This record gives sequence, C-alpha cells and structure tokens, in this order.
Amino acid sequence: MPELNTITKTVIVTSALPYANGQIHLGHIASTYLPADIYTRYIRLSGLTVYHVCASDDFGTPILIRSEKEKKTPSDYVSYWNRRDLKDFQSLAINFDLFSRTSSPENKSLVQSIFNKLQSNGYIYEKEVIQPFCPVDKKFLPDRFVVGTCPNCGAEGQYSDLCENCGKVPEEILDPKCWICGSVPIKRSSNHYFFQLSKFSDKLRDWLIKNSNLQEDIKKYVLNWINNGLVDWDITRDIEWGIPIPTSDANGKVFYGWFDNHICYISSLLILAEEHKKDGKQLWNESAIFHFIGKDIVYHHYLFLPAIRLGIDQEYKLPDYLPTRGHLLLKNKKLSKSRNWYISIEDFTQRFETDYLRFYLASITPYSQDDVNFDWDTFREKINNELIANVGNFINRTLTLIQNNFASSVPKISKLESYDNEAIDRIHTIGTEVGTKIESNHLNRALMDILAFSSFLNSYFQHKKPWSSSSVDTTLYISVNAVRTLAIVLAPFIPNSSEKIWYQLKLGDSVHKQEWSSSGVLRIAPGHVIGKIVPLFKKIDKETIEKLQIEMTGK
RNA sequence: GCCGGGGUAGCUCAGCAUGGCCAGAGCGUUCGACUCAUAAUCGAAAGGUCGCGGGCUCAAGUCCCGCCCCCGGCACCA
Repeated sequence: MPELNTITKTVIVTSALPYANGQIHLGHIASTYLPADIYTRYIRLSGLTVYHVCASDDFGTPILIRSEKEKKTPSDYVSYWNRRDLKDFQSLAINFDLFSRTSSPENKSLVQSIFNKLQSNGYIYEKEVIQPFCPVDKKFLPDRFVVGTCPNCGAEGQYSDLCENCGKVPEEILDPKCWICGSVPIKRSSNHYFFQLSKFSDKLRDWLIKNSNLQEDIKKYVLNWINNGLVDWDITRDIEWGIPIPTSDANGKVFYGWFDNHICYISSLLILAEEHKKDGKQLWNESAIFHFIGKDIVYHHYLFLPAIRLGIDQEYKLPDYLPTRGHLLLKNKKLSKSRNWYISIEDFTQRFETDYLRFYLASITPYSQDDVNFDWDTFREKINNELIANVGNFINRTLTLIQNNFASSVPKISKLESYDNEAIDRIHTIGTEVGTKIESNHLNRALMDILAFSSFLNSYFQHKKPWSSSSVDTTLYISVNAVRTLAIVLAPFIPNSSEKIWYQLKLGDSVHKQEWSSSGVLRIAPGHVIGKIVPLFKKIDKETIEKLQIEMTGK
C-alpha cells in the first residue's frame, strides 16, 4: 500500500489528455479526472505542494478530417474543444493548475528534442511502409479510415482494424473504400521512423516488478505483453497536422499522436514551473509523479511512456504511480458516442448539482480496472439515502437545534459521558482513516468511512436526545465540531457542499484552505455564533428520474 | 484461441496473501421507538448449500485439482 508519509516532496498529478474532437463524458470523469481531482485536493489540504496538469490532445487524422468537414482550420478547431473541455471540467469543480495543449510551442520543442536524443542514442530507425492512400483526398489513410468487408465473417462496412461483427482483426479487408469519400484507396510507400520499443523489454520488466506502487493485476498482463515480445512503434504520420519530425529528409511528416501527447505532461509542468520561477526539470525529478488514466491507455502508459523516458536516460523520471481505473457503463452497456449511448457533462449539470455526480461516481468507482455501472435509480438512492439522509440530515439537525434553541451560539461543554468521549475519539481519528484510504487511492472506501462516521454521529445524537435531555450543551458542542470535521474530510469529494457547510458554520475563509489534520481538532469554541441554516441538499424525486430515463433513452 | 479478473445475503461489495471466535458491511425489506431534523433518524429482526464436484487438514469462503458460468484485454484505437 502506498503511504503518503513516504512522500515528503512536491506531488505532480496528471490526468490523461482528452482528445480535442468532441465532448468529454461521464466515463472520462469517473475513471480519470474525478479521482485525480479528489487526490489533488486531498494532497493540497494535507499541506504538500501539488500541481495538477492536463492538456488537450490536439493532433491526428480524425481532428484533421473533422476540421475540414466543419470548414475550420485544425488550429481553430482544437482551440474550440480545448476551451470547451476546460469549461466542462470547471463545471464539475475539477481544477487544474494548468490546462495546456499538445500543440503548444513548448510541447513542440520538447517533443523534437526528445526525438533527437532518442535518435542519437540509437533508438530510432527508418523503414519503408506500404499504406493505403486515397487518391481523391490525397491522404494516407489510417486503419480506422478504410472500411470494407470482413474476410472472416463477411460483414460489410467494417473498419479495417477491427470487425465489430466477429471481433476479429482482419488480415486484409475485402473491397476496401476510403471512409471519407468512398473511393478505392491505392497502396503507396512511405519512409517512416520507428521507435525501438523492443530494446526496452528487460528494463521495462525490471521497472514494473520493482515499482510496488503499481496495481498488481495490471502489472500481470503488462508483463505478459512484454514476455510475448514487444513490437517497435511506428511514430510517423503522413499528414500535415502534427509536430514536424525534425530531420532534413522528413518531408513534412509529423509525429504520431502517442509519441507527442504524453510528453505534454512534462512540457506542461515545465510551463507551470516557469510561472512559479522554478527549475522545471529539477521539480519533475524531485516530485512524486502520478499519471491518472483509464484502462484503455494502459499500453501507452505502462510501456511506451516509460520506454521513451528510459530512452533519454531518464532525464525526466518515470512515473511513481499510474492509478488506472475501468470504464463506466450505462445500464450495463458500453458508452458509445456514435450510438448516442452516453451522458455528457451538460446533460448532467443542467439537471443536478455537481456534487451529486462527484459523490455518486466516487462512491461506485473502485481502485481497479473493473468497469462500473451508471444507473439512474441507484444514483437517486445513493444521493437521497446516503448523502442527504445520513450526512445532510446530521448537519442540518445539529445546526438547526443550535439556531433555534441557543440563538445560534455554540453551547458550553460540561460533564463528559462515555458516549461523548467515544464521539470525540471518532473526531480525532476520522481524518487519518479517510486520509490513509485516499492515499492508497481507495477513494470509494474513504467515502464509506465518512458515511460510517456520519452514521455514528446520528446514532450518538439520537441517544443523547439534545432536544430534551440535560446534557444538551455538551452534545451540541461535540456535534457542531463533528460537522466541521465532516466539512473538511468531505472537501475533496464534494467541494461545493463542503464550502456551504463551512459558510453555515461561519468559520470564515474557505474550507479548502484548512489543514487536513485539523479535522481531528474540536476547534469551534463555545460561544461561537453560526450562520443562517438552510438545508444543504435537495432530494431527487422519483418522477425526475423517470422522466429523465425516458428522455435519455430517446436521445 | 491466448492472457487477466470474477462467481459470498434481494442489490452492490468486503473477507481469501499469513486456513480457526456463531460468514461481514452498505443499500433494500419487515417490525418497534423517537420527533431536533429534508417522513429524515434510532433500535431490532428476517435473509446466505460463500458457482459445482473432488482432495489435503482436527478445521476451508480462505490451500490443491477438475469442471461450469460471467466480465475485460489482445497493442498504434487518438
């Protein structure tokens, strides 16, 4: 189990780069961005310096073709999606210290210098490849852009890299056609650069085995890939939209997107370091590096990315952690934009509070590559019965009683009974319990601990009967301090609501500027006057969900 | 086909590495209590052949063998 107390330096968190050709959806949020944001918020509250960087992935054939169809320059096209994605992230309170782009000048120059170093270290070679070329569009066509009939099962209209009907990868697709214009592609030869991934098999194996911070089950199948023999990577693309390969005979060829996009983690951090007047390379190499990803890009992050860093003599160090999570399913079916089976960020934020999504997704997403199911009925039940009835209710009943019976002034503490001592003890320890789980990336379990804490408090409150008994003051004093504790430990998960709690407690400043360890201190003193109390959450009624299900199905 | 993960209460899952208190949690269900609180809360109960079959052991959900079933990955998809 990784423990944060071993990390004493700066932490660098990166989230996988969204491809700049369409909206991000709930699946991306659940697997990558929300876990990274929760983690970052927690580290920040713990008092360490943390940088969360991300960027839009701007290059590639799909973007080039889409921008042409929309009669925009690729540059304008990706700028739009860069801003749009950022807006979506912000609407979910997912914050970055920098949201850059792979097409930034800084990334271009770093990518080219890394290529040069790989080349001088002898890890790059050239080879002729024969590729389909569309004579009408005057483009080389990646596999995805050649459609035809599957030679295995005879299904028509299949991509040349995968038959969706029989699931096989066709050797050579029959009756090939250009996906863009429908004409028949011809074969054309082109000189490409290859990265010698195969040379790194032993070093990658060593790194995987030695790095105990990586998830064991993922390690197993990555090791299996290595044992089956790694294949060198073609890092060249014959298109005009990308980072130019810096050789005299490259003839306008550009890098393949997966060569340049992960380097953007580093170039973004360098930009940020510059802003903070720090030595970027030193900062990178002294920090704990976390790359949050979804399981679809395991290959690239567990093999390709570390191999390239090994290939430049670890000028920039390898990742310490690669938190990897599975995909989100909607009603047990895979999300698919082309089939309109997905939930966009807007779909959600137009209807519900941001924190409802964060709470729900965090509570159902484990630290593993298992897929999780998004279900509207479960969503409603979890929000109403766990977040609102348990946590919201405890906060509300505590604060309301102080407001109504004590003129909003926190009462004095008197004689402590064993139940009071137990409650105080729980306040002391909850921060460490939750923190340990967040540090080991078990965010769902951390949230369960918070719910158990809140449940305990409801039970404590119920037994002490502060609305009638003689020990009213002590109970309310402890309870209001427990509310403060809840605000802090919930802050990484539901930041907006935590801030509302903080405001109602009238503690000044922001909950996000507190110290995590202070969650264990009873810092609200008797006599403190709290603010105006309003319910934090609104329950989701059944009709809303039923209506929504009908709307979403018809989408 | 190969590789990986999994099959434990109605649902979602923990427990299995280092076999041993009556097999656990949350949600749901039923009954009772309370009324400060968003009909929220508190207490209690019901509910399980731990996929199937065999084996090792004083003892197996936990180890070994076989079988069945489910899910995911199979590499340039950006």
